[in-house]
Amino acid sequence: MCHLHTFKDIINKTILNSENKNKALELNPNVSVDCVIFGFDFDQLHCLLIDSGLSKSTGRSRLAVPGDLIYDNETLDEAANRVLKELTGIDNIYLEQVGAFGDPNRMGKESDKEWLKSMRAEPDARVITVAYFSLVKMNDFNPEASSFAESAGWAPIKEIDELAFDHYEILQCALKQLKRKIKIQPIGFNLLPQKFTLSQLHKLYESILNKPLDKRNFRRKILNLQILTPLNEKQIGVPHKPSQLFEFNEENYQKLSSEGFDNFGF
Amino acid sequence: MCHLHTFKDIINKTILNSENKNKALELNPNVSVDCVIFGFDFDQLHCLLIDSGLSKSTGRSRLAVPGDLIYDNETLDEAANRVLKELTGIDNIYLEQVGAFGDPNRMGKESDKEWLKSMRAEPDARVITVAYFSLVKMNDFNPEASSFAESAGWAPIKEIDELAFDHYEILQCALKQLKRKIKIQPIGFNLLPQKFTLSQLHKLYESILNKPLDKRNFRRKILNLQILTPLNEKQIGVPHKPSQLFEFNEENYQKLSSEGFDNFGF
DNA sequence: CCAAAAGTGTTGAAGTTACACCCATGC
DNA sequence: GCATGGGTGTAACTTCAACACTTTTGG
Repeated sequence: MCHLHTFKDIINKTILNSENKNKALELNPNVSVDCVIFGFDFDQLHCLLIDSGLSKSTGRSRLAVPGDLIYDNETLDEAANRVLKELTGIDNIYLEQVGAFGDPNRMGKESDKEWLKSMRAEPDARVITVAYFSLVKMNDFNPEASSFAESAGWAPIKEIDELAFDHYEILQCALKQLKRKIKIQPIGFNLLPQKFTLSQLHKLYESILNKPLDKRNFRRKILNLQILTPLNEKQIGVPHKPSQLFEFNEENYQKLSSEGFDNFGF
Repeated sequence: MCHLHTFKDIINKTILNSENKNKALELNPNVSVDCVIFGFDFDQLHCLLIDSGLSKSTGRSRLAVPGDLIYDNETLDEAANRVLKELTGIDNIYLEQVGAFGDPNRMGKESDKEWLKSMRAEPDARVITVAYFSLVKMNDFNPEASSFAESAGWAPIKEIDELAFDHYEILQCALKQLKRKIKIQPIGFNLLPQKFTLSQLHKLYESILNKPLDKRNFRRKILNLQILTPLNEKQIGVPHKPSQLFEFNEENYQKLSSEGFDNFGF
């Protein structure tokens, strides 16, 4: 799995951040946001997780989805964007709300309580969290090179089987929503670099939908939508026939979606 | 439109309700649930609204979707069910979360503030609301005959153009989700009596999707799903050829959905 | 007998699936 | 020259949309 070893409290970091110092008193103790951040390495779908360090009670490491309590003067979307910006340094990340999770016992595990005590002013408060999923170009955030080198990392979705709090459930809901959405809107482009090949896009769809898709049919469907612009460029340095590169054509997509398109038909 | 005249504070009613007296101190000031309740009268889709009475500042009546702050020891789903039960007296209503709405200014209109002051212990608290939509058989709740005779009523969806707080936006989101969902799961049966005709179901789909559907194609598709049981009964007393009555067949539906059906294809 | 809604089949068009071989490159 | 992934077309099948007339009842 990914390399996540020691614990850094990104929430404290936030509060101490000078820009936010005047907001610190307005943290709402009852509402948080959690962001499931997806990334794609041309092979598998990944999720960005943070590490709480070893739990004293279980001796095991607790991984979680990044999140924070909200400030009373920001919207939920703003709070989610803030969490993303603080962790990855990236603005304008694709973001979509998944829903609210509010089981009173969602933070009830012993190892979770330890963690909460170390990072929350009111660790016993009832917290409802609003979950988001976001899509980032994986190269835009390399945890190894950031200040979160040891507390955040990309984990392949398939290898995640347990998370802190109710985050495993949240991840599954986010994944379900991504699967649904990818079929009716070309949001997958947010996971790829600006220039990409049809094979990369193909693989991305297979990874998200978790099933093989026929190569020729996939290409035909995507190209028929006319939302890809072929570039006068090919892959270089690959040990096989170099592939045509494409760009996502936002203009055509806007035209298409205003005409009422809503289905890729996979 | 529907008949909604005077104001009754269903929230106060809740707090004073003996069963809940011991919970009253645990009302969470920052999180509420709001329920968009849909009903169908065989002609149009309706929504159950409550009336705040006339606003002093605008002189206009403010209609809203029913809702309440949550208790710290209940889940969000439980809170939504509580609101539904208190208003309609019905248990086991079909319920689905729409999402969280948390703009800090969502309760900012003057006329809304008046109302809040009359019903909330902390009228100025930042409140995030979790919206739900629910489907009820319209005959199961007749506001005229209930204790909410004058403060709650069914309004045709098409005639609603303004609501208190951000409830109009919430209604539109709920409606969008209902449209999406009705195409892939037969939840429409929750809006009809146990015995119904294909024409009624047809009209229901047209009302929700807000477009005409071909009669023959509709019947074929629905019948092909084999989730309807034809009864040995017909309509009586109608001034035209009486229609065959059907029941929803839950057993077949379960079988079908476990086999992975997910599309009505409208 | 008239008005009103129920009920019923076919056809052409569109879309979907399944499938196999040659091509360009680096080594 | 060989291994690797890139790129291409067609035929069978399924699904969908469009469309008009006869039937049964109450009044």
